[in-house]
Amino acid sequence: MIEANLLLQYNAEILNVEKDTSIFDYGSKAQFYFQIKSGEVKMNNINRGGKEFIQGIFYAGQSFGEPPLFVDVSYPAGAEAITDAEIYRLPKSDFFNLLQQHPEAHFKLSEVLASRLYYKAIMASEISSQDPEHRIIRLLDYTKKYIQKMETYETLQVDLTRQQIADLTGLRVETVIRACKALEKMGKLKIRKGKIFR
Amino acid sequence: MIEANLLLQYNAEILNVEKDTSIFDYGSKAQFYFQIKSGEVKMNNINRGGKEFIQGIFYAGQSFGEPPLFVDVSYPAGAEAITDAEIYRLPKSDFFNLLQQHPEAHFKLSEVLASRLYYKAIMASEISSQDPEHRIIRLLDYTKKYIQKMETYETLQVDLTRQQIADLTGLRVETVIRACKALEKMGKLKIRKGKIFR
DNA sequence: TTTACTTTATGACTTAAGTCAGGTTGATTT
DNA sequence: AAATCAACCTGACTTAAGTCATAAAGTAAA
Repeated sequence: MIEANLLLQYNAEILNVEKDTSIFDYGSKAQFYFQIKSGEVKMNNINRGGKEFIQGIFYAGQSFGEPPLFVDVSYPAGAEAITDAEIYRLPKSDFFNLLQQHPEAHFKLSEVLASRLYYKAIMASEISSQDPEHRIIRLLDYTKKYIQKMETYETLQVDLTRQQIADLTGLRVETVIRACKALEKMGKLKIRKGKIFR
Repeated sequence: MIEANLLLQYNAEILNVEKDTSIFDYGSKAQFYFQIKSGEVKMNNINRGGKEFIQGIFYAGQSFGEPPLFVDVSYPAGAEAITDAEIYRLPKSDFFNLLQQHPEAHFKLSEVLASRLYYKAIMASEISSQDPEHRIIRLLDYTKKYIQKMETYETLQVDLTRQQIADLTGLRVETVIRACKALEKMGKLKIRKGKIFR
């Protein structure tokens, strides 16, 4: 997360994006640094078969889609607003000027990339381990700790739908629903009115 | 990849690591920056059930295990030499001094993190898509393009064993073997004396 | 060139997650 | 309080990948 003032100083525009609108497409070239002012954004893939895989969901203050600015590859996933959103958009060259002239911002960015890699490493290992319950718990605990920054003893009300959990873990809705029920029976989470608490 | 001279100048030691020796363990704290001088290293997880998941295999010139230097988390996977190896090891504080005093090295590192994220994004989407053949092809093509830096028309002799491919894609050896046979029939790769060519 | 060992290969069987179809609950609007 | 819609839930059935057991190549060393 880079300070708003700094972004604006380096030519950032503010984009108003409506819910369910694409911000960039899978396979396109990266030309901007994006950071969310308000709203929520997801990055996703749709595989041949129509199934969605959500690479990540991003919230106010977070940036997304930076890697292809650094390496010459096209976007490995598309980005789409999942609520109405305001988004800072900084041209690539201005972004690099900013990083060069503000090393502390560059270090902040490294933290962001590093923590994203941490998430991917956990989920990769988890997804491969073939245990729906475990995958879901890991996702929830990650969300609780690193996204919501909550302590273990606090109770998180999960705002993800079963479908989103499925798309984040590579499972099907029905499997997620059944796994959540099983987890509830095991006492690992609570379900009240369909909402999950962990 | 940071220049050897620079590393040494900032207090790097050279570690001699024997094949199959651990370099750091899952769950431990990151205290060093590691870069391979010679040999090969893998980062992996062993899940309850004994199955291995390989996060990545790293070759001479590459660094590994950097993310936990930037964020306060423990290693999400262990590192182990898969051949005898020489490894530069730079204490965390020296590493940060280096980055601060050599912004171009910091930019290089961002490229590394970015390309690693790119790989993880591809494999995450691929692993979730549930199609062994596709997962394997993606892995091979990634290796060919980004690790071996080969052109499409050239033929790569894959040096990964079926077991390694399985552990990188979250499949079982038998499944990989069968999928490779199927891919050969489809003309997507060649197998000669057990070795895969793509 | 035998031995030993690792890697690849194949068949038979099992099982867990996917698929499909339909039903229920909960939230929102009129 | 209907009506509507999205999200959640459930059961029956299918299937693709996992499991297990065993064999055949391939490689390296004695």
